[in-house]
Amino acid sequence: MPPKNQQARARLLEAARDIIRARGFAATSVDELCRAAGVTKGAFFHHFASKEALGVAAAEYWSETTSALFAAAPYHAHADPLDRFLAYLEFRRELLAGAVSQYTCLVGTMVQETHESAPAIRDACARSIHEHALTLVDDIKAAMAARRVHGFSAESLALHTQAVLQGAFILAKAQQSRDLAAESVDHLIRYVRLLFNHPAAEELPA
Amino acid sequence: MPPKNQQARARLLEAARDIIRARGFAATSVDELCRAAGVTKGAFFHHFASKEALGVAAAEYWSETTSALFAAAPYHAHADPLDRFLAYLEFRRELLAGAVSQYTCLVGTMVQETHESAPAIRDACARSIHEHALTLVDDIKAAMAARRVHGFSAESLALHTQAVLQGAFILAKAQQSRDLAAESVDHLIRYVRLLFNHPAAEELPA
DNA sequence: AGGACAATACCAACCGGTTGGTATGTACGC
DNA sequence: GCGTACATACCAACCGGTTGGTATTGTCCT
Repeated sequence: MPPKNQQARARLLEAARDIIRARGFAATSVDELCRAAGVTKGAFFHHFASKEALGVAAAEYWSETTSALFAAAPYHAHADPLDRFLAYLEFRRELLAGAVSQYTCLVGTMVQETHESAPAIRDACARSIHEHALTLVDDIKAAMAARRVHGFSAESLALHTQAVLQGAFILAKAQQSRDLAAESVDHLIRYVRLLFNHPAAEELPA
Repeated sequence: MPPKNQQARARLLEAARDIIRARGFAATSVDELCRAAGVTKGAFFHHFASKEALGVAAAEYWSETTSALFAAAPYHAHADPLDRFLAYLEFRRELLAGAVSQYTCLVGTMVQETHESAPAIRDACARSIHEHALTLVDDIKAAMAARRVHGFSAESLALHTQAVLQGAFILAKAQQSRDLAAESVDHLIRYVRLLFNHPAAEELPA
């Protein structure tokens, strides 16, 4: 038997991440979560005051784990800010691998369902997206200054990259394939190259 | 031979469009739908074999009503294919008005929740998105030929516009405002202008 | 034209199972 | 011996779906 002490909360959070991404928040029952995590309902409501509280905690857990993933990613190695930004986007495209519900975004899925009915979850999801976008802003600002690009804010471009990714996930779910999602990220990369007059702008694969 | 006087069916479809956009598919109960439509459960299951069948019908109803809206929209008046495409995108940005759940996309919302659990709904949503994107392909193809643009397919750019819009809706839901969504569409318009060397590419507002 | 009658459109009451949530208990480290 | 971490048993409300009906409509026959 797996170690039981202290682990119920973590196992529930992991189960929530996997099951909610596959089936959505409303369609995921507390019983199902408990079954998948191998704990009882008593344990669930010991750690989370309600299903909504679990949703908030799942969004925060998502923020922590994904920000660790991106912090450790290799794209930070580039010296030039624009190269870092482009390498980030290519990293995002490479992340589109395996089953659809393995590479899609928990908070993007949850916020669609809860934006009107569960403000606490919605705000936690909004924070997660916003904070991740913020990690791109310094590099975009530096690239804009270095290449004298203007006409929009660095924040809006950072958020636009997240919009493209979220939209790409919807396309991937609709047609059960990463192909369209990857092509959408390619368009985003082409946009950034055109915007900053990046030399490789004309060399993208079809 | 379509049966006449199907008030209940039409009212249920309209209720489904409004409520599912606000709360999601799984969180919308059959009882709630019936209450909103002013019909009984018997009427519901007379017209739809199951809740899943209602979901499929709602996606098809969405396709019909939105394709009528876009067919009648003024952007078709432009003589140049690229101008038509750009006017379409500006039309989409203008559509971002009123409450969040009034301008977001039913099928984009539904496919997120049902892509694994209800293949029939997922496929109906995928068809809806794909068919709408298809209405843009001829103009994009003509614009690409006229301006000798290559390196990607017209289909992939058409689908990319839908990805950006779907992602913009997620941003709008997360922050309960159209602002970020509109800015994301602005980035998309700027991308298309850069791609086709459109004269106004440098004149976009911040 | 009008009566027979069947199909359609809709309704109220109900069903078994599941839902999120609770009350109460226990095992155990500090 | 007390707080934390769980487990068991249970609940009322609600879930999607079914029942057995009635009112309205369309169609065929004469």
